Amino acid sequence: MENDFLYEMEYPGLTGRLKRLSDLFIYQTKQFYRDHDLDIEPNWHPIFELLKKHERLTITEIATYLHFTHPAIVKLIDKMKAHGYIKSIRDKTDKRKFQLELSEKARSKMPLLETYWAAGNLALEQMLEFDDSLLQQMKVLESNMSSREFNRRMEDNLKN
Amino acid sequence: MENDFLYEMEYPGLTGRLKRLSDLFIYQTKQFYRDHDLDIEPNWHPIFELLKKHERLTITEIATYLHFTHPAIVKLIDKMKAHGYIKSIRDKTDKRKFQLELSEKARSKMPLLETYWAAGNLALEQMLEFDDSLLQQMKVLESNMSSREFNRRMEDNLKN
DNA sequence: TTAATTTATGTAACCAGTTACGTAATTTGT
DNA sequence: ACAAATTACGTAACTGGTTACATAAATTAA
Repeated sequence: MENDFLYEMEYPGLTGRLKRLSDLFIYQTKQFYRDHDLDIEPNWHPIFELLKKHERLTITEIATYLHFTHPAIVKLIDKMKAHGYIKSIRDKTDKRKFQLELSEKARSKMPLLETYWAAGNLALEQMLEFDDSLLQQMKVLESNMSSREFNRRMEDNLKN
Repeated sequence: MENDFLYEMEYPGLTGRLKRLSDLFIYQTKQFYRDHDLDIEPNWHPIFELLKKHERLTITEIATYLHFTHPAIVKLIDKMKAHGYIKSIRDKTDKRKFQLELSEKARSKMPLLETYWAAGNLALEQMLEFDDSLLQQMKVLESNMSSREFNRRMEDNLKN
């Protein structure tokens, strides 16, 4: 973190730092999985959780829950299928849809995977010193950003 | 922000949220530039600032300052050159290097660009309510993450 | 009932970054 | 002085997401 020019900058620095932080989490989580010979990837985790909770979902439903575009989910699910974690059943009443659910392999592996995910959750809480104010502040920022408040404010500020 | 599954998840949710927040900043900044017919991109901003401060730098120096890989900087600089913002002079004493500096066009446009960047900086400060505790907490998280503390803690937690 | 619209999925091309690799120029060690 | 190692840059192929477009199925409206 020494000699890091992004600290010297303000909002464009923050943008880069957010992405970098996200990348660091992904990178170290990947490493963690690799070290323990788990054939899963960090971005599959939300899908596991979603299908655990909802039993069966379509591509579009998953995309909506996770706020990704549907082509992104198509690719993810293809990969999870290739590893045998997803069972996909063509919908009887609407033949455009595929109902996706966790495979037997996925369900039997879940208890093991959950111990790793729990270790990750705890690690994060420890690093944040069990203080959720960062998450709270991010929430404020996120809801401002998602309503294009940032853009509006930039325009306003420019006029002065 | 309603119906957002990433809120229901803990650390893997945070990872996704960080990236999403970063993307929102980039997206709205791009829009802002487009609305004002500025032919620049958000990720050029740090390079402008860097070359303003340091006058002339090489590809590798820029990559080091910004913590990007050098191929990323090659591509960025190529694009900025194509738009006439960068002048590149082969180093006399070390012919592998190119000394990069802001072009005349860049220098004459800087005062204008800075008004837009200032509007952005202020917008961020407003959204954070002039409270830098988010940035402080990110700093803590970043320095923990960059020393692979997260990975170490996950391993420790797993053993219990 | 068919024509028009909408929805669900798939696919191709792109984007901004990465890793891996190649090559030319420089520096180091003997 | 020259062989070996290192450095600076370039390029290709990959990654994980996007937008734009195509197509098949379902729904709505005349």
